[in-house]
Amino acid sequence: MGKKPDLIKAGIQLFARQGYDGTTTAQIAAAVGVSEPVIYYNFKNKEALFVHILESIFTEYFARLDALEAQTSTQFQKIENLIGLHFAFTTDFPDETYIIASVCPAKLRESAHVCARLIEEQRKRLTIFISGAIKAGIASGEFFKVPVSSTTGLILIMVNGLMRRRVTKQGGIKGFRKATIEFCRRSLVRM
Amino acid sequence: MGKKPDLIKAGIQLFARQGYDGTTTAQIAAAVGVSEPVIYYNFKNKEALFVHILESIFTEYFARLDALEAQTSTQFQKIENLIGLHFAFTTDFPDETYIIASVCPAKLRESAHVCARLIEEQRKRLTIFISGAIKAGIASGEFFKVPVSSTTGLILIMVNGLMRRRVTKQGGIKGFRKATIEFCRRSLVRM
Amino acid sequence: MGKKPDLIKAGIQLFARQGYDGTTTAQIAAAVGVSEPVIYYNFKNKEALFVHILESIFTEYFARLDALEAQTSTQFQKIENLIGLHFAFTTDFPDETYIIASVCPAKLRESAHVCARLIEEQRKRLTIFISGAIKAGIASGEFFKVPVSSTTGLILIMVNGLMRRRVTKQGGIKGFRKATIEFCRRSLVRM
Amino acid sequence: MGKKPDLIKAGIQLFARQGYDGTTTAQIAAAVGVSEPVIYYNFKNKEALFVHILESIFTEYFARLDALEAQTSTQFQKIENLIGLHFAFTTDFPDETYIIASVCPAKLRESAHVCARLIEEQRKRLTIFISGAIKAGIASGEFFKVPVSSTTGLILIMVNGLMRRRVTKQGGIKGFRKATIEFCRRSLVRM
DNA sequence: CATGAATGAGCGTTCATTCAT
DNA sequence: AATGAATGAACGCTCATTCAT
Repeated sequence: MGKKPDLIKAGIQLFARQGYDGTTTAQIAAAVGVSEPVIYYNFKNKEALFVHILESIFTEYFARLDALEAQTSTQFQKIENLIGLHFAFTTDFPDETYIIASVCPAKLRESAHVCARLIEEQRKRLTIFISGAIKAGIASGEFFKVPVSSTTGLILIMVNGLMRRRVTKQGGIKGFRKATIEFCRRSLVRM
Repeated sequence: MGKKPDLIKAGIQLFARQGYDGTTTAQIAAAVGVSEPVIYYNFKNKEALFVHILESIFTEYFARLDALEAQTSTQFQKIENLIGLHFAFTTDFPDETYIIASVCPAKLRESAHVCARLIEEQRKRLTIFISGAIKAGIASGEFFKVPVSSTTGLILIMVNGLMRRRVTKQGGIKGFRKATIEFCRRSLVRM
Repeated sequence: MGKKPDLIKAGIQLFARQGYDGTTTAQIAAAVGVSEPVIYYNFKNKEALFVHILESIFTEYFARLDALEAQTSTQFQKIENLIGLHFAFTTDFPDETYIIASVCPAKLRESAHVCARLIEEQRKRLTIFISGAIKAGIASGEFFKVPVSSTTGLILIMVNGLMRRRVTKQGGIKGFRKATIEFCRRSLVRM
Repeated sequence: MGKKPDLIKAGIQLFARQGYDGTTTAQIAAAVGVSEPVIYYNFKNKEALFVHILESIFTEYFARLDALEAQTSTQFQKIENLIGLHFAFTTDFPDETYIIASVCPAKLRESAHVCARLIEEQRKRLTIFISGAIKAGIASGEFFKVPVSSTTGLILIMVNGLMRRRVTKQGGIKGFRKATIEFCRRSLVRM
């Protein structure tokens, strides 16, 4: 049945822990218990393995993002859901989250590359989602009259920052999630 | 009088653009217009050059942080100053900011290493600064009764996120700074 | 009935175009539309496939050479026939001709190897054929008194050169054949 | 002073004996008694070393060809000089001759490549030289009315064939040279 | 101070070949 | 008779680092 899934799993762990450049194909093969050429039997090269991993993580991530787009009673519910989603994703896939948030090396970030496009797509989707909610919230009087673009950027930064945190078992993630949501609520929602 | 400053300058530019692993000693030497051994005359090795850069950036950064500790009329003024500091630092030293926020590779992050200690020190100082302000603000009735640790963590994430942003000329940094401060003010300060 | 003939056909094309070292077993298998192990089911290894090809080409080549040995009215007729044979062979089997003339790699040319023996046999047969004709032609007064060994060597070189030429559609092969024969005739035959 | 000349010398020997693909960078380094990276300190890569060798051989070869272009009393003298040149070159630089005549591998022969251009330039120069002499010889009545293009092609093949011969100490090169020249003279020159 | 020249170690990758199924 | 999956061995090449000059 092939070692492809094992290679992906090992790749995720190692890339997350050591970065792209810091991880060798020999390490990946050793982690799976096979010889190096097995990687090249399943993927074109090291970069292709990384891209495959990145793509499959973003596929799952985007799927969750899509599942969010449904109707909500309030606009802040959307923001809340978005923050909740990122906490959940970080908890469910800690290594994966860290990879899409932090690992992609400079050389794979050149604008033409898949990596750059995926990251850009994430940024665009989040921007649309957040700024949509903010605009609607302002229009309906649910939100304060905050500057849309800057506030969107700030929430984007927060959300990305949440993903970049290595998951720390310490300190109660639940409490952190709630605090984050309430922090934003007070900032956005008129009472 | 030696090429040390040039090496540091070139190192900052290249490390910021290409990452640590993605930057070769040959590139650094070429950028300065000298031969590679010049690097080893001035630094023990590539890692030492990187560490030197990191340390000098953090020296400047910590100096600014220290200059902040002075008395302020309100607690939120402290938070505001902190956010202002990071916007200023990012504007004044874009490459340097990106380096301390994003470049340090996994292998230099092992807990015993200077890099890890510097990053940890930054985290600690910021945590003390932020949580101090929050606690005092709550005690004095200036702030809402927010959970101290979680809120501190969130502001830490925001501040780090601001540093990780590649400086984007677009969109008015001033407006962004103001929006960030107001966002936090509404969340923290009782009116 | 097996894919052996297909493998041979594909091998001939690829070896002729890319050389022995430049052709991979994967390419050969892909050209036939089978998996690589099929090669090893039909041949001991890559070298055996190449040797098989070489042998079968030389079998055809030697057969034509044997068919030439019949009586001719003049000695030059023999030379003419020999040249004609090589033009015909090149036209009929362009890839095959190029392989036996140019492809055999250095490592298969060590004297003990089949390849070396086949090439040596070709050289010997041609030498015997040509020098026989020259000697007889001189003896009968049909030819000038040319030095036998050197002239044989030269005609050998010409004949080999003809085979090494990649078949060029351009320029009329017929005219070239005739010119070659006449060139030799004027050099050899007393009028 | 660097090992560049040694690398070139070793490269010539090894490429001539084992072909391009059959020669490893490790062998070249070992032949010189240095480590492999020395090759990459002096040349961009293996191919660049080969190209450098090819170019310098052709430089010498073309220089000799240019020295030939001077006036001669007869047209056949030109042909004779050309043949003489190739015998001399083969004797002076046996490995080099074999390299430019036989070693360039298929993958470096794609039309855009330096190798292809050098070989093509050789072909063109020789064609111009030979066909010029033949045309002039025919016009002046010195030569028979041979077909120019075909006869040029044939002499080209002969000359190339002479270069491709591995230098065989056996058999008297002097005699061979003379026989070759006389063979052509009888074919071309009216008496 | 600075460099030309060199190297050990390792990396990503390819390829002919094998073997269980 | 054929294949998916795997591997040992090697190859071209890069990089941080050293050392004699």
